[in-house]
Amino acid sequence: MAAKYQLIAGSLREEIRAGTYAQGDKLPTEAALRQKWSVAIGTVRSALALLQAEGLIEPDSPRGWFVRRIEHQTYRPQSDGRTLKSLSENEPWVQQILKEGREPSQSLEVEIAEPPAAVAERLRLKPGEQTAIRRRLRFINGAPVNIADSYYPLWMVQGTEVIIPTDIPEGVSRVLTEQGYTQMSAIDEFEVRIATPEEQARLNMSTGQPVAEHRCTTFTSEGQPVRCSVHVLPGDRNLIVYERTWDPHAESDPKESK
Amino acid sequence: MAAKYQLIAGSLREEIRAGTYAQGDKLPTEAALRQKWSVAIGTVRSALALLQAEGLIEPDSPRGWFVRRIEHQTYRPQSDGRTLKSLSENEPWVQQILKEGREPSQSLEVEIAEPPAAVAERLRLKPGEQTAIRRRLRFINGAPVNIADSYYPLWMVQGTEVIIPTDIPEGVSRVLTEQGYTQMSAIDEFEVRIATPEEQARLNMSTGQPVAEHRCTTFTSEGQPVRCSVHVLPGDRNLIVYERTWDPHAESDPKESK
DNA sequence: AAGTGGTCTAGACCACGAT
DNA sequence: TCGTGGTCTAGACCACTTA
Repeated sequence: MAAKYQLIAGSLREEIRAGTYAQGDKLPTEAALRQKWSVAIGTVRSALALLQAEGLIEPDSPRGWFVRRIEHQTYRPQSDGRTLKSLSENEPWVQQILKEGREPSQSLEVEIAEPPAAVAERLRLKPGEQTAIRRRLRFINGAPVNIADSYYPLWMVQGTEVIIPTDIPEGVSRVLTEQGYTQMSAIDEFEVRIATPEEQARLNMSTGQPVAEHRCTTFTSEGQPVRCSVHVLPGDRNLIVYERTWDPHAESDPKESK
Repeated sequence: MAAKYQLIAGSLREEIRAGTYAQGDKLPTEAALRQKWSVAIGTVRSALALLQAEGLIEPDSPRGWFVRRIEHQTYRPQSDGRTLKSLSENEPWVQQILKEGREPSQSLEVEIAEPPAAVAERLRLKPGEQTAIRRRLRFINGAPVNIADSYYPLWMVQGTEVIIPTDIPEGVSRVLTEQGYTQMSAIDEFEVRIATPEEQARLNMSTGQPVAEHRCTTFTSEGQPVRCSVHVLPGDRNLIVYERTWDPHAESDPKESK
């Protein structure tokens, strides 16, 4: 920890944690830091780059360096189906989170194409089989909050409203049920990684910032995959929340996992 | 995208995606890239720093730059209680994930102290109230995979095995049930962010890499918080998996969320 | 001993936004 | 016009690993 740039970064990090610089505040200019620490400009920039990589600050050239804001929207995979009100009613901090639920706007595009390999695998498609893709980009206050692309086996939705780029009353699930494919179960996967350059552009993120990629695959009671959704959630704008209950009549109690 | 360092980074990124350099492979040396592109060494380093921030490569001085490996362990919050076998039996890719479940080793420390503010809030503690903390660091093949710290209100576990730093047969939950606090429900929260310098050190991560912070709060049927666990999961080593089913007798069907 | 990345210097010119 | 960060140059010495 002897390197100068690390000392500078450590000092700034501490000042940010202590509140000397609050969210959205402007840091001293590079030239000011250079003078204060008597180092070359490159050294100051190494320090700032380190804090940027930690997600603490971001540049807004030519205005300067600023402490990043983080504002979490609640992301509730379970409310895809219904809301679990009973549980959360007890919890003020959950209530508060739920109240934030401003209604987002969104863009929608529909496309028919081969899905990525990960999606094809989950929908159990043969190589070359096509899917209907509904691509949504969700905004709150004009700022993109997440990407949500849903993939359906083409044979399942051919000739239905699903392949028309409009909102569907009561949702796509109603149409799928009418086709005889009622979704009865789902598997959610979350992968945590840095945003790709494409995602950075589409979601207006700064480089090096993390996202959660949420893949949700739904099934009929017979185990037929119906839909695979891929959601990309920027870490600084989303808080993922699940609620669970244990069946009082089950044979085993919840245990501390080993 | 005209900057030289971005062109160099783009070229390397493409080669990595195309498989020219596979996971674990060594990239050309900085000197070699400098010659190939006829730029100053600082420019090459900007390019490498960009790819490092994207999580694609990492330095292993003085050996060189290497394509990062990602190896996901499955992280299943629900198996805290029981396993949901029925659903996954249909899914080969889930089966495969489950099979990977090599038994991890772990370290355990117990401490009695005030919890962080976020935990105190979730356990509904008054300022100054203390908790029993069981800190675990989990390893697979000697490599740390995640941090798992569990907090219990001290009054609830005073005088029990919970405050002794040994593994507890059948888990802490058995003890809590004996004390009259059976956990019946839980709220899971996931926050996605860059690891702090402390976490980087504890989990042997490189700088700028993302983690999921999983906070799990459990409750009795009366809504009394029993435990709050904080898990820190490095993104490149964990894949979070949930399974859900919909009640066939419920009034509403799963819908595409708006 | 040779080669690697880690750190640092001391400049330079540029585009862009605010004034 | 001035100040800002963005990019780039052309070096330097260091610690460390491997041969």
